[in-house]
Amino acid sequence: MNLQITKPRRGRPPKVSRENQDTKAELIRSGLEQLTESGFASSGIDQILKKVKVPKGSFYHYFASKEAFGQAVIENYANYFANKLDVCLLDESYPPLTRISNFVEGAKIGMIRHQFKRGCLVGNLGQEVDLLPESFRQQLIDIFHCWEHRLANCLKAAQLQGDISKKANCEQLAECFWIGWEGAVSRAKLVQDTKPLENYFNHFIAALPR
Amino acid sequence: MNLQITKPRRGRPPKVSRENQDTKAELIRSGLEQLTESGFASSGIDQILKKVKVPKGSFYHYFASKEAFGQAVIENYANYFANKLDVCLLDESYPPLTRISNFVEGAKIGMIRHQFKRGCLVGNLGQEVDLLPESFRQQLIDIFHCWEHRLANCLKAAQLQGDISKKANCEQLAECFWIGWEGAVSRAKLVQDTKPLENYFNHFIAALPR
DNA sequence: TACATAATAGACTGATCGTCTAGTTAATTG
DNA sequence: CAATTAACTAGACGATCAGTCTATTATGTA
Repeated sequence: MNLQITKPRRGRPPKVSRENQDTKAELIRSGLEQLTESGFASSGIDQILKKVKVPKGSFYHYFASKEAFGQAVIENYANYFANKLDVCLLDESYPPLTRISNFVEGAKIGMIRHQFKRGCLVGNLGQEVDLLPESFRQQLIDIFHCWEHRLANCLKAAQLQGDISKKANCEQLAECFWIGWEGAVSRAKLVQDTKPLENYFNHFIAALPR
Repeated sequence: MNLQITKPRRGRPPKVSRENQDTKAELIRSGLEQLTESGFASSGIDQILKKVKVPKGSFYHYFASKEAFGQAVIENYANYFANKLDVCLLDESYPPLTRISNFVEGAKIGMIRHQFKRGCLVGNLGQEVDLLPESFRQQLIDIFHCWEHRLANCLKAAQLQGDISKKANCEQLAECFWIGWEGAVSRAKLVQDTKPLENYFNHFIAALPR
């Protein structure tokens, strides 16, 4: 599995050895951590670089600006999250509503693992969108639509199995779920407890039309 | 203990009577605008001062630090908001559930008036609480409790009138409302539309146990 | 071998940040 | 009046911000 025998790097070698050969991916990964904890405006490039011991010159070799970097980080997170959603919501070994519950359980575990310091990148940036380059707005809106679509499909599956009413508007329910979910994540961060996620989810499930 | 009478103070008298409320109150008002739009970390003192044309040197005469200033702004907002809630939720000329709807309508109008640039101060600061002085956390949690309490009372009134089930847990419902509400405000800011507030509220009302 | 290019390296710029101190202005008293 | 003291302010301070610049060292290609 470990084919590190890839081509030798071109260019000047790093002074300190890095774990990853792919500096750009390392920067995005580090940026994802930082932005998920601190948002965009409050995250300094220097700090992101420091964590992976990459000099500043390299940053502007790989990214045209902080804005371009931010977009790359968002895109990376969107892909990661969409995949996570698919893993949960398309898992046919569970009934549809249980799959949603599985997603919530995963989120709870994740927040505990990061000691409630990391929320949702999309929610964080959505909050500060007015301070950000305008290009971020549509990017974030599109991501929410993507999530809504995936959740709506899962709800429709529940509908087919008769777990929720045939008359339910699954798209609208999915939209409502994510709207409130961001509030729940934010609150969980604030009180440093998973209860808000739990309460919110239970309320959502109980409110589904049967 | 009380021997301050024996020695009459010389020099320019302190403005104990006025405490120069003008300048200080102006700073808090300007800070409220700024922090509601940009959060705490991204709000510069200079900009807040500039808007009310108070020189920079004066800031640290009125406030010990940016942290202390932030706390004053939060307190101010909490009072303002609690009062707004009381005006809506205690208005007995409407049935209880309609009072909640009135609050939501007011929020929608407010967001339109500020062109979706201002969200909820408590929600904003809750999002970035890990970057803030630790004292902010409990302050924000307490404010949410205050809101929960007020909303729970209104829901109980609805219960008495038979609008919702006697078995409903009003405290928990109220908690859920505010958890999701912050997400709805954030989303409304993002998409620059009141629909998220509307959808969220409709879903909440429809989900109440009857 | 020669040259172009990829990548690292980090000092540097100018702006802005929160904070602080040394000062000025004004009111009161001896 | 002059001394005293509080109210208030101007501007300096070091830190840090995003971003630029030049130099250096490696590989790829001709």
